[in-house]
Amino acid sequence: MAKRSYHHGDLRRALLDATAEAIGEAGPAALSLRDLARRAGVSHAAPMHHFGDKAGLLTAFAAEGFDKLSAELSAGSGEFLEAGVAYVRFALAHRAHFEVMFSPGLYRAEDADLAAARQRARRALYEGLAAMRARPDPARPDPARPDPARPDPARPDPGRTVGGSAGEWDETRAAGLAAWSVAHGFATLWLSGALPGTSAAPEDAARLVFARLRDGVG
Amino acid sequence: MAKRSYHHGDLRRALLDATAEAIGEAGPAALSLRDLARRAGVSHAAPMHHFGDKAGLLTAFAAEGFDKLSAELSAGSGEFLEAGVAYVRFALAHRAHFEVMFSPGLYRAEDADLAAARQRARRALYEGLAAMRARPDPARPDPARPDPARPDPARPDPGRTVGGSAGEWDETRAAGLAAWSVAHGFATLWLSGALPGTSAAPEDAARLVFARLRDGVG
DNA sequence: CACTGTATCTAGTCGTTGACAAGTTAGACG
DNA sequence: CGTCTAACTTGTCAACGACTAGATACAGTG
Repeated sequence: MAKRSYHHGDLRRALLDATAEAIGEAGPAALSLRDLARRAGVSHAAPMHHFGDKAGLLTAFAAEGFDKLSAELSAGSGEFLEAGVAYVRFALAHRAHFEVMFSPGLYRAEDADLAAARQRARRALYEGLAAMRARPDPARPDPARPDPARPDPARPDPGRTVGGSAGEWDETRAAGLAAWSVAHGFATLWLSGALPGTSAAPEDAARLVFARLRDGVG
Repeated sequence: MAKRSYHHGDLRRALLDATAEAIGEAGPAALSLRDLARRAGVSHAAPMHHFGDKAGLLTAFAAEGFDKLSAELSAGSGEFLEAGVAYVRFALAHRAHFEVMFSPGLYRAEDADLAAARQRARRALYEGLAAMRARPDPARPDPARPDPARPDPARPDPGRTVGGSAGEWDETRAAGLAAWSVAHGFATLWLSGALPGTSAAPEDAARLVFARLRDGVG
């Protein structure tokens, strides 16, 4: 606590917080361990004791991000559209974490703690996405099916395997991946400033985009 | 051409090529101007003459990427699903360009040449995506509409404005953004290695994912 | 309280990098 | 042939990541 003492108290925590702050100001590329040390008021080599090297710091930072994401997804309603919005909200609110999490070149992707955190986040994510098939939005009328006897070839039954590898590319999985792709793509494009002239609130825009995925654009 | 002469011949081109190579090996974060100079066989300060600084090099590199993307999108069939696949194919085939293009912190986003190239790419992209409404895939049976008199409230007519700002968030735009988000998100997730155990070919997987968007997942 | 072990942090150093300044060379043009 | 200019080199500096060795504070143990 007391910054003047030889021991910082919780330097590890302070460095992770400083990391988020520094990345938020100038992006991950401009991140400097020595700058973090200055922010925390310690010597330039202090960070290395806790994280080994820069990649170690970012590995811990990414793991923290995956845990934050898990928490925010689990706190949601579990409804499909809201799960996607929560994903986008996380990316915007924790931009620094989000950017590092999906830049594996910056950290050690094979780290055990990180892999576990990522696994937890993926589980939480797919729980929210699985809801899109099991329980459709009750406010939305059931889409008319053409004919049960002659099913639409473009919409096979869930569970039907499409790809070559057995069981890998069933329709549920493809739908989940599509949902994740929309959420991730929208968040990434928004963060990168690639969307021109979008003055609307990102969450509202995201909701419209997710509705397109739910109902189809064809 | 002759590497032994004082003048390189086309150092600018050689440096851009070396940039793609270096980023392909170790990622954008590890890129070093001095390493590029070594690859091109010139002195360590030679690159700065052509690009000013590191951001200048990456600005030119990103602009080159947007032009490549425009070319590949324009060469496609113009059909919705194939446009998305082309986008993914570009991201995987020109990974270095793609990563830099959507990391605005690495270059000068306000550069005039770059902005023009990005604009061209966006135009080419939206041309491919606009096809999804104008001419649906002829191989796909028309989806049954519930009742023309009582239209599905979740699928308003194209052109209807949803957001607050007038004309900004009509349905066509939302659908285009959804398509771009899917393509971009899928490519990004694939490149970041976030998709576990996907041994299938990325283009085939992308096709399945785009089909989910076209038909809806609800 | 004194002793000791250990985690935490400091201080110093090395090779590398991005950026800048000043000088040198090659090629074009009159 | 002379001059001008773009292209490139050499030299330098501060900052960075990484490493080493040493100093300091804290927790037990007796």
